[in-house]
Amino acid sequence: MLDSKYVRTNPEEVADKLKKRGYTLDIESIKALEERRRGIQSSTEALQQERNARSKGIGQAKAKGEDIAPLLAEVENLKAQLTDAEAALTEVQSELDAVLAGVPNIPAEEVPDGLSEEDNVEIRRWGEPRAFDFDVKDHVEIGAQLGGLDFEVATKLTGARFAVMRGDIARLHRALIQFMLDVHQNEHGYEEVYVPFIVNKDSLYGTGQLPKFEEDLFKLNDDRDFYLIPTAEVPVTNLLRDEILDAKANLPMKLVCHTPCFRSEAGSHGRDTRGMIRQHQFEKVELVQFVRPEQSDAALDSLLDNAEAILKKLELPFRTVILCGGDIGFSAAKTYDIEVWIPSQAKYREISSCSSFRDFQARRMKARFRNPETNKVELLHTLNGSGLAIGRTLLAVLENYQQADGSVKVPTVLQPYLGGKTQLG
RNA sequence: GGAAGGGUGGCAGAGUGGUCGAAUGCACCGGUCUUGAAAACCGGCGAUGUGCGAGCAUCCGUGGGUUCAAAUCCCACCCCUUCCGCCA
Repeated sequence: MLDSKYVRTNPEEVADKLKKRGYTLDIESIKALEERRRGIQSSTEALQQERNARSKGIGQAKAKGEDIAPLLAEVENLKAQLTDAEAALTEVQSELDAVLAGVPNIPAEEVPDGLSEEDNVEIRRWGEPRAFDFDVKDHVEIGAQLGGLDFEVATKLTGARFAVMRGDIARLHRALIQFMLDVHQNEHGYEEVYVPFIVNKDSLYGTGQLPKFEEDLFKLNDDRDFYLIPTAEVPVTNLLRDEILDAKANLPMKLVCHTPCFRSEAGSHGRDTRGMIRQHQFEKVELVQFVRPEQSDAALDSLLDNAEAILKKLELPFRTVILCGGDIGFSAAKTYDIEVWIPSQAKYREISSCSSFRDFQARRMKARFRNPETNKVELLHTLNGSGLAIGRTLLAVLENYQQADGSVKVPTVLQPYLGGKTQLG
């Protein structure tokens, strides 16, 4: 959420900055609501002040043993007025909150203009896509040939967009998870955390999935309003919801977390229907950082480095793009996508998305710290990024490491996790 | 699932319906002392909203209710602890 004071004192400026996203801020309705709020709030507070003063007077009179009956008569209709005023205030405030809760984050200065994926700007490439001297297969074919990657049986078990892995492929999948967790802990200074895969509405509101994007989520049939997590970002970031870290807290706080992710993919019908690019359930190793505001730009760069490091170690070619205004997510101020080379598509495809949310999520969550210099409470900045999406990494390994005979070499760094195996099949 | 107790400031922990936004301790910030640090002592120190500001308002798990007045009384819900039962 944006700072409401900033939005209502500079609505034109905010609207202008949001244009980069292709978002139109309804300045007029915000101004009108704000004006109503101001009036109702001040009259309500005046009534409250009077009630408080009178009540105090009654208490004092009573303590002195005076007759309070006339005083009671004076306040008779105050109560009804207050009830009405408070109800009106609650209503206008929740209307205003609802409007503000639906306004996306302001893109960072350096975010390029543009309204779609086409306008994202490549900032670097690493590695050289391999030249194959045979016809490349896609991971579905490779998996079928090796045995152990089965989409059809998953359809029987559940439906479309699920996979079953067995044997070496299941083990390779698990190896990727262990490998990434180890690297981020041992080399990048993240602390591992394990969290619930089911969260409540408050958590989803905190990170910005609710109220606007409910259709992307799997909701449990349970009267407690529980949802399956779409990413570890939700539980991990919400660890600090409603918290004030004390002055000596050691920031930045860097956490790494492996979870499954569940996405309804509503609105993606027909897209990436083959293989494991786009599944309802996939594993992901997520990096989350909580930092002091002045550190957040540097933190995003380092988080991006940490994610790229995994691809470098796996020797998978990739490119990194900065998303344009029209393509960044609702809560993000700035996002880099890392795209890995997919031989069967002869394209780079997203494998990680690293974002800075600045204080947008922190404000929704009330995630704060006490600044030791000023001794004042300030909002933290939050960041996160995939480090990496496991299903897509598995896919990339299978395709990039495939051999003419249908076998697949095991990347050097993963061999220890596979009992020393150097190839599958 | 049954029984009992409890949710109060960054933490711990008081609080007969009426100057209680809340004692006290710890932590934190400033200072005195000290070569320096520690200790000791003195002072300060909740959050949010609103206003230039003095201030005013709101907040004691959440939501309702009673009352002129609620941290305090009533109801519902959530969560925690202990005991019993069940259980991976």
